[in-house]
Amino acid sequence: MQFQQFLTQNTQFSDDEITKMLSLCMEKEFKKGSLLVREGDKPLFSFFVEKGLLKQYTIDAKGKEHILLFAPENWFVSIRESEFFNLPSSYFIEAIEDTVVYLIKHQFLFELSLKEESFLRFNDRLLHNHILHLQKRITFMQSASAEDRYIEFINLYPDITYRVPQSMIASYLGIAPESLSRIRKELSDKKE
Amino acid sequence: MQFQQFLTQNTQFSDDEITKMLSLCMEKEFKKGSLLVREGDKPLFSFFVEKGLLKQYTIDAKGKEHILLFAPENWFVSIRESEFFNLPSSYFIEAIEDTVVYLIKHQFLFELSLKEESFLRFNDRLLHNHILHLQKRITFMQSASAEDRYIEFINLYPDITYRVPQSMIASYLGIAPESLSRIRKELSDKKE
DNA sequence: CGCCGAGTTGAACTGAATCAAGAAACGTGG
DNA sequence: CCACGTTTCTTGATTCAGTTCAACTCGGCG
Repeated sequence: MQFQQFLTQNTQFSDDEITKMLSLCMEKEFKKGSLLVREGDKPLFSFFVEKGLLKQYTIDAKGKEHILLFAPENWFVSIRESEFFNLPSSYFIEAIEDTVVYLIKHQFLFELSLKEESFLRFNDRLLHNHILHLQKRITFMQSASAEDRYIEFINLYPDITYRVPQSMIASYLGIAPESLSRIRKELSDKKE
Repeated sequence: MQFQQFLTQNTQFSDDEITKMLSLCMEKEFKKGSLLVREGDKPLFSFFVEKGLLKQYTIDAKGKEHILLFAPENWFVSIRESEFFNLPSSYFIEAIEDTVVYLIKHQFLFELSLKEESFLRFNDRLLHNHILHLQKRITFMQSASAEDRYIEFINLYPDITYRVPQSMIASYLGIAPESLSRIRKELSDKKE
């Protein structure tokens, strides 16, 4: 029921209208480790995470995984190249925990924006916020050491830090798992 | 007159309507080296580059410059944290060449979206495209060597490559200018 | 002509990657 | 609830890409 709550809080729609909208979406559960989207797919839906945790990632030529995004509760994940440009996904989306998502047809948010100014504004904010977030991450990768990036990560996502294996955080930060292990050791040594 | 052309191509508005819109914007010229936005400012406008070249960048604690974006002709640049969240800019925007821009009030694009569905769709596409672009850059910084990132840069922006000093490309890529110099040397050695 | 900023080159250094081996933690089935 | 196998994390030794600092070259511009 979280998506309902989310819409109630962020739009002016009546409860009836929201119920009608939700009937157009579908709830679905994915077991830990299962794939929601594979590279090359053209998914028809975006996802709103009700419960659980997803990761969006690519696999490079050497077979290494690079995590672009963790999506915990109340996050949207979508494959924008498919949604807007009808291109095959360059990403995988996988459930890190047992996860319940709402499947949202791509048209859905767009049509909402047309009908309702407040939603257009809200949706715009989401997008801009997302861009800000990506920009910060780029600047950080340009300028900060692996240690600083890790510290930043814990501050931004204290919750995710202990929900995912350490090696995934390393992948998100763009460093080797062994390096992260050493960084953590140094940090705990400093405290004592 | 490029902004006019840009609107003609990307919306269904009549020439009259476009002329009316443009009268709400202002054209302005900035000399090479001058600042359009400073860190801490809350700019009232976004920019559409008619002619010339801008860079958007931050300066870190050690005084080092990190370039987030080059904006040549037909690009938009905006400080999203000010536009949407009324926060002071964390970026500078500076003219790398003598540059002519259209100043666009923040409300402008938003109101266009309300009035005209095709523009909403177009604007959405711009935003999503931008996000895709930032995502690719992040993945690339996670996985690719300095050399590979440079090669990618030349392919993506052959034009910009020879319009800006080499040290700025290094800053964009997140590497030291000396390193870029060496990379270029290696690449030209390989060719022979 | 001489200066000045941009680029190059060299040598030493360092943060992080890699490879390899072992320790801990985890969960799954008996 | 224990035992086993798997996955995750740690640790060490080595290598390497990229940084730093400093000196030098080059091309343009006043």
